[in-house]
Amino acid sequence: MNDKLTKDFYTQNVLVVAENLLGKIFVYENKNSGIKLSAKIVEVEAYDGKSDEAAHTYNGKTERNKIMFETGGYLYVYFTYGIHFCANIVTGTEGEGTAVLLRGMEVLEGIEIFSKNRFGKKNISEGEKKNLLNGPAKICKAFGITKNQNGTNLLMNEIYLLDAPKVPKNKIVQTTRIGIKKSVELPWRFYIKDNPNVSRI
DNA sequence: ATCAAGATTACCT
DNA sequence: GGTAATCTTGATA
Repeated sequence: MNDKLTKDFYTQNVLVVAENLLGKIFVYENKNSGIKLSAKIVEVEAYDGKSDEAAHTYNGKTERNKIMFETGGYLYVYFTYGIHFCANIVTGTEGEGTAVLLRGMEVLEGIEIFSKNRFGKKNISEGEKKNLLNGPAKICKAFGITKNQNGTNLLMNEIYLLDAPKVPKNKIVQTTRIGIKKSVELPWRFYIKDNPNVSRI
C-alpha cells in the first residue's frame, strides 16, 4: 500500500483528479539535505483552461503557464502578489491546460522543518500546528517550494504523491473556489469535511 | 517601455 | 472587517 501515484492517475479529467487527490500524500524529498517532508491533502481546486476563465491557461500558452499544457504528472508553481508561490498538480492530456491547486494539507512528517520555514522556529504550539499548511501559499512556504520546483516531474523521486484510501463521498464537500474574480460560479473546490487544515469553510 | 492585475497572507482596528 | 506588502507576468489601457 501507499504506492506512488502513476501517470494513469494524473492524466484523468481534472475534476476527477481533484476529488481523488483528497486524502493522498504529498512528499518532498530533498536529496541534498536528506530531509523528507510529507503531508495529507485535504483541500484542492480544479482549473480548466478550456472552459474556465479563472484558469491561467484560458487565454492560451505563455511562458508562465506552459507547464500546465503538458501531460498530467508535473508540478506547476507560479508566483503571485509579489510575495507568494502556489503549487498545482498538472492533469489531463497534453495541450489541455488543466491543473489542481493544492490549498490545504495536514502535517505527517517534518513538522519541525515546516515550523521553521513558516514561523522561523522549530517548536510551535498546538494552535499554530493547524495553521502550517492551511492555504496555497502557506504550503509552498512550509515545503520550501519556489519557482525552482516548477515543472518537476511527479513520477520521479524528488516530489511525488502516494496513494491512500479514497475519501468517502459523504466526507467530501464541493463548493465554489476562493480568491478568483471570473468563473466564480463553478463548484470546483473540494475539501474534506470538518478537517481543521482546510483554509476556509 | 510602461502598466495593471493577481488562484494570498498577516497584521491592524 | 479592512488593507498593506511586494514584484512577476502578460498585454499594451
